[in-house]
Amino acid sequence: MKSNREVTIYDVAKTLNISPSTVSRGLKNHPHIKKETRKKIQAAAKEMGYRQNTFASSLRQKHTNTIGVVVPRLNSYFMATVIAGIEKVTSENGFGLIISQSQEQWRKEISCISTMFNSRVDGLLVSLAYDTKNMNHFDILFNRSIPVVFFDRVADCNGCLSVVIDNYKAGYDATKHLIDQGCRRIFHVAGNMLRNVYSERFRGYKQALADNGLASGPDLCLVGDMSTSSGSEAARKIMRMRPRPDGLFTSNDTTAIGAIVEFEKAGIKVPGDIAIAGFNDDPLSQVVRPNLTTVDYPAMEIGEVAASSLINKLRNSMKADLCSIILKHNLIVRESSIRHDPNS
Amino acid sequence: MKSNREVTIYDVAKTLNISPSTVSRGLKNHPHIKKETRKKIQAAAKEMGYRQNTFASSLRQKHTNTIGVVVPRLNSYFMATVIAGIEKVTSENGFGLIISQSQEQWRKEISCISTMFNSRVDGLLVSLAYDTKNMNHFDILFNRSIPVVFFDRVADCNGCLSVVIDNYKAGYDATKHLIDQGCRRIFHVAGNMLRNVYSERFRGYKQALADNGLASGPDLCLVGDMSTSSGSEAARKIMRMRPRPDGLFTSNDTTAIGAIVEFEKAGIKVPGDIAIAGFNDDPLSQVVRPNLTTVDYPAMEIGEVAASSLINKLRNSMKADLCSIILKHNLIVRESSIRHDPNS
DNA sequence: GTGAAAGCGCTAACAA
DNA sequence: TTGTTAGCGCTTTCAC
Repeated sequence: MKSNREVTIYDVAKTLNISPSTVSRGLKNHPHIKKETRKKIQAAAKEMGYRQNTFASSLRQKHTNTIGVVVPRLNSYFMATVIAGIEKVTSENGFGLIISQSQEQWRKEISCISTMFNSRVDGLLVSLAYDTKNMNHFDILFNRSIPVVFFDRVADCNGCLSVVIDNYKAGYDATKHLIDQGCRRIFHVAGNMLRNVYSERFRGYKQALADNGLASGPDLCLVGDMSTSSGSEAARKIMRMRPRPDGLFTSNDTTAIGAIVEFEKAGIKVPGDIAIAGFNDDPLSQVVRPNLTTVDYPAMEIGEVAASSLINKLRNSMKADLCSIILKHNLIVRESSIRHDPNS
Repeated sequence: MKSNREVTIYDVAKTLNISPSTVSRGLKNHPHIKKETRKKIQAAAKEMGYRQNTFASSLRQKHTNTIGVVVPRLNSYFMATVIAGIEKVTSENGFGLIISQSQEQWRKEISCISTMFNSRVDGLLVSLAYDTKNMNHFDILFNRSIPVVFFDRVADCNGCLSVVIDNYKAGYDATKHLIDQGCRRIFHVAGNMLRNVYSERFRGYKQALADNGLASGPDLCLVGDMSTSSGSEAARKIMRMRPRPDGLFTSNDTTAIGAIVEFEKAGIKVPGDIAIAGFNDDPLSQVVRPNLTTVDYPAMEIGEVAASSLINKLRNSMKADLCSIILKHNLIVRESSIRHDPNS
């Protein structure tokens, strides 16, 4: 429509025969400007095809209205849903979003954080990579008081906010449910114990066993990479054990499904021979046979809460001082774990 | 470490007793600057904790090194994987990424595009919303020659590049496969015919039937929203039909799975009573029973190719003139469609 | 091979 | 309530 040249506040000012600063204020609904003038300015700006130059504005104001997101991987159902939640909140609040993935690698995470720093994001939402061992790469942010909110895979550090569920209790709940179904020897597949999500679920698992006078121990647990294949590996290990475990709790659904498939191949019945519970409520869990008992992880909400907490921090100039937000989880019981108590 | 103030090229210049312009050039490895001086500049910059201010730079250069992405939804396995591919390529090439979702709505898409325009992305990657009826909202971009690359859900327009698979042929292949398995009455579940992906697959389906002397027609087709429930709806419709169809081709996996579940409830055997093929190779397809025959859609590659084509366009100052890139698809035959030919 | 200087478009302190 | 002015940090033309 218009020409190729950008319209600036100077152009608008000239047309209206007022000063650029008045235009600038009018556009932002600055209360010092007469209502009438504001209306006039906004109408003219629209008419002339003005769009604000965010760079000039960022350069001047020294903030960018941009939030960075660093996640281990984008292509999981859980993470995609979290991001959807984040996007919803940030876009409603006029923030831009820069997203990058650490590919589950500490090294790559370091470079993501530094890229984010260099793009001068106002704040950062982070879920840690699988093998991140220390948090030194966040220092560049902390040194400049750039707020960071962690979610899901979090770490205690420097007064950062964390958005999580109570993984300990969720692990406890899932295990307790298996016990209630009559399981007496429950195997656990965990992820890297460096990550809160896995260590906490593991802790919950052990506590539930202890509270019910059941055995735990290294032979009843396998630390894997949370892939389908670590599920089948666990299944093969379980099938070699005597007495064979009669319950399995895995720290995600993918792993549980890997195990289910492997058991089925070998003719082991789920839940008859072994009851299984996973974690995350991935859509897969409602498709696999038998349907998988799992823990509902409120992904969308986590994204929304993390984003709005960060925005809050930004708006209240970082004086918020809560340190963690815990969302509600929910055990979803499906066929894979329902069976009669053999003792009853 | 350092103080809270940002280090600028002026600071570097002062320390080195040279001019800011030399520093600017030295930092960019400008050939006019002596190698020695360049080394010195870069060392000092690093030492002093300099980071370039991209706003000042963007303001000056009038481009942003940022690419916008507008997709219907983030939280599907397919889309998340595409985005992962995009992110990979853009980050390798030093571009930032701004992502937003149209929630499958034309109205929201319009506002996404305008937001992207206002954030002055250098270029845009787009997959259209379910119900987008015209492309007028892209005119603001075309008017300023901001390049747009469409992928997956594409539209012919204004010499934009499209990255797709041959949906016609893929639809043909899937249908032909069902025919080869002995199906003689094949039902199809399609999406909105406005979208190339659905209309092309439908066209392929019809052609395969025609080429084999089989009937098609409105009673053999249902247009749905590609959700699980449009799958079950289709299944219920099929079960009421006499003679009952013996084959089903759906335009995505979710729908196919909805149908499988419904058939199972009703005691209809898959593939015995009806052979089924889906589309996308969603992870679900390897978990559902029976495993789902589907078309492998190279999501990661689509993302990578779309992103690198856009970057190319940007770098060659938009003089590239190809108009569509077609990636290879692949029929993956699994249990849900394998059966003996009843005529043999 | 290097420097001086202007200006990208906006905002905010200060003045009126 | 509005205007004047300086300057955010960088790039780039022109001059040397």
